[in-house]
Amino acid sequence: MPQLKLKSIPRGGKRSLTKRDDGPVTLGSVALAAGVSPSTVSRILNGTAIVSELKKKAVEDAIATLGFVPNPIARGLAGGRTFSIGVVTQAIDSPFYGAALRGIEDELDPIGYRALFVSGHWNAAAESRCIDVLRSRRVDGIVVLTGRLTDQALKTCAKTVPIVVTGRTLKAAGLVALNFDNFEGGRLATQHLIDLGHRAIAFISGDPDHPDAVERQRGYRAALEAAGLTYDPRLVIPGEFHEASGLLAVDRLIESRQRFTAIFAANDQMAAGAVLGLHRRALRVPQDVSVIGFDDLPSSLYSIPPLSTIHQPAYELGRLAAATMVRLLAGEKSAEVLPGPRLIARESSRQLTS
Amino acid sequence: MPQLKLKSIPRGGKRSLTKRDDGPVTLGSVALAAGVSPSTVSRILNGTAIVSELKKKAVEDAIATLGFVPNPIARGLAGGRTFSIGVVTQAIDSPFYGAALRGIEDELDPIGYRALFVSGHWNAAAESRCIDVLRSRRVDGIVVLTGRLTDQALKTCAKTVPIVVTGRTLKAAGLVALNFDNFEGGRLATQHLIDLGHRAIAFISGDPDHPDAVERQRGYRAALEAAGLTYDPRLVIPGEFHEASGLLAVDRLIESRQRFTAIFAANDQMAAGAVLGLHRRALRVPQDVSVIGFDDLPSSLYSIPPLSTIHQPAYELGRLAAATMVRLLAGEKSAEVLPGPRLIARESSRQLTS
DNA sequence: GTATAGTTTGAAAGCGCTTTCAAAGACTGA
DNA sequence: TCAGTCTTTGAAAGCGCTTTCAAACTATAC
Repeated sequence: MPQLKLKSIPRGGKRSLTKRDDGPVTLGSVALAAGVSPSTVSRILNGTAIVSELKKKAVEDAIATLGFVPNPIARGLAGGRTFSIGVVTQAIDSPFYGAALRGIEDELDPIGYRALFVSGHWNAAAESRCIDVLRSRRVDGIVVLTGRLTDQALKTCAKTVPIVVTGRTLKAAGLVALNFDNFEGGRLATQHLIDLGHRAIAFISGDPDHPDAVERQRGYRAALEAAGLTYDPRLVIPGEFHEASGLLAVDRLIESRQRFTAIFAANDQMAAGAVLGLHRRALRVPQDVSVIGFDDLPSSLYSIPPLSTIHQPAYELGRLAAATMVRLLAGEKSAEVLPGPRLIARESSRQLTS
Repeated sequence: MPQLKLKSIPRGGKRSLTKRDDGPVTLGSVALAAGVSPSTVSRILNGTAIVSELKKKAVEDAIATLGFVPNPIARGLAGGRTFSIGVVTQAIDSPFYGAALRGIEDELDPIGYRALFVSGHWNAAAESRCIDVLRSRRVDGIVVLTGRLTDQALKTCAKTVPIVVTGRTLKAAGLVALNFDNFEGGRLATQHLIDLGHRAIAFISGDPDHPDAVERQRGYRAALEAAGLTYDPRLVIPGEFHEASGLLAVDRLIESRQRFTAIFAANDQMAAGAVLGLHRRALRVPQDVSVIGFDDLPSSLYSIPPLSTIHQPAYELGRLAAATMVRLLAGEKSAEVLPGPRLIARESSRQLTS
């Protein structure tokens, strides 16, 4: 029957010896091969309109045989969507956020999105620049892992690009915050030590500019008070979330001659430093001092002794943040909730015997 | 008169009070403001041609007052350069490669390039897909951190996009390899143990598919033989570069009833696992067994005891790889060379006393 | 003063895709 | 059968920039 439209299909198949470029396969060549217009191909690709089964089939075949892959750059320019989402992390090599990044990547990869990681270095100005960079790259959305940006800055930003932020609780249009219960985590850690009979529990705090740090400290204090123990500021040593500061904190603690039988460090890295500090003073963990950390870094399972800690689901946090972003982009609302803090009692804490 | 082509130029100039969008400031608006053509602006931006000082000044002023920032997406489409370079890493959250990623980021950031990280998961097929993804994103170049791709695959790939690869020694057009001397590192570690009087030195190897692993093992063997010690395969336990395998290796070693006074683990993570394994068997490090690792992870400085190891300049490696890539893109040749292996003797190894 | 060789500059054609707009068909109901 | 209503489809206009090509000048030389 009338085989209309026998448009001269460029034989893509048995490409002859002529060195004619197979040149990048573009949407245009697919259209040509399938005997439809570029618009139709685009519509099928994006599902932006309904297309007859017949043409759909033809186009899909053409795509398959030509091995066409849409050019994200062109899509970005024309459509405004780049299928990439920006991630503002604080340090690309942070052991804690590393897991979150992997979670993000794992979630995004299968659906064809890419993550563009940039580091804010715990510095509001840098984070701000990061966001500008990401915006200039036309990312479809931005995930901010904690950071120092003010809530207000974030909200303003969310007006122009969807944002998912961790470590906050604010709410706004185009913005969803995912918060881990650091307070409860801090409480749990302290309670664990109290349950083991400890009464003099030192706390190595994190950077006070860091909301997580203050929450964890609040938890520490709450647990103490709930147990009828008085909160003693002299047992609280400021740290900076890295090993060196944990080590230093122990030195200061010991030099201050405060009596203590246990230490709660606001993260595992400081706990590691603290354990080393104790070791240097010939104090054994847990025989002489119990130590508990926070985060449950992968390496904490293999430290000497394996560190008791509060598990923070960094990987899941990443996945959840990414999934939430995707849902945001799709216009779906969702109030996903993170698993709560979980105590992981290992060998760095033990019953007080004395 | 035949008023040909008096295209209605959208008056962008004196935008009145009407809330007409100032819309994204584009190269076009800069041109308009400066009273020159878009081509001229582009030329100034890219330095692709010489432009009179007068216009240059006008354009620069316009750029400044309008706060114009070129759109990388459009640049990518039009010019073929996206100012982003792809990085195939193996695991975004690897403690070792993390430092390298930061190095890459630090090097690229100031010159306006972005890194697009994708994970290959130590799997040639996945790496191959990563490269496709990066190519479809039109990255200007690709940095491959070690990985499992065959040299041939890499060479082929380098024909279409500049590549910098670490952990190899091959050479080809558009491809430069940066290699760290793992052999010498392995030798150094082993020699250190020998110097301390150890004769029975076990080796926990890495994944044999991993070139670094076999080089380190070669170094181990070479040092042994140079010292007149016989290489005993029973003292070589296969590992997989993670803590758990180090732990397991120690178990196997002890159960095999082989006598040994020192362990050289092919990376710090396995060394950490090994130390824990020894600890579990009540063997003290370094009193009973000396242990040395490889990589010098940041956390190794704070392990108990602080781990002796071979320093690998991961951060510098990242910077160098990025710098090399930038130079490659600029058409400059350069044979940068990485600092050599360096022994870091800490507290996990000591003189054999017996 | 004209011809010749350089320079600087702008117009216009894309890059590969999306999206608007209107034309072409396919149905309805009268 | 014909106007009226939907639906499917293609033409064409961009998205913001780069780059080619040729026009318009400016210098230099005869």
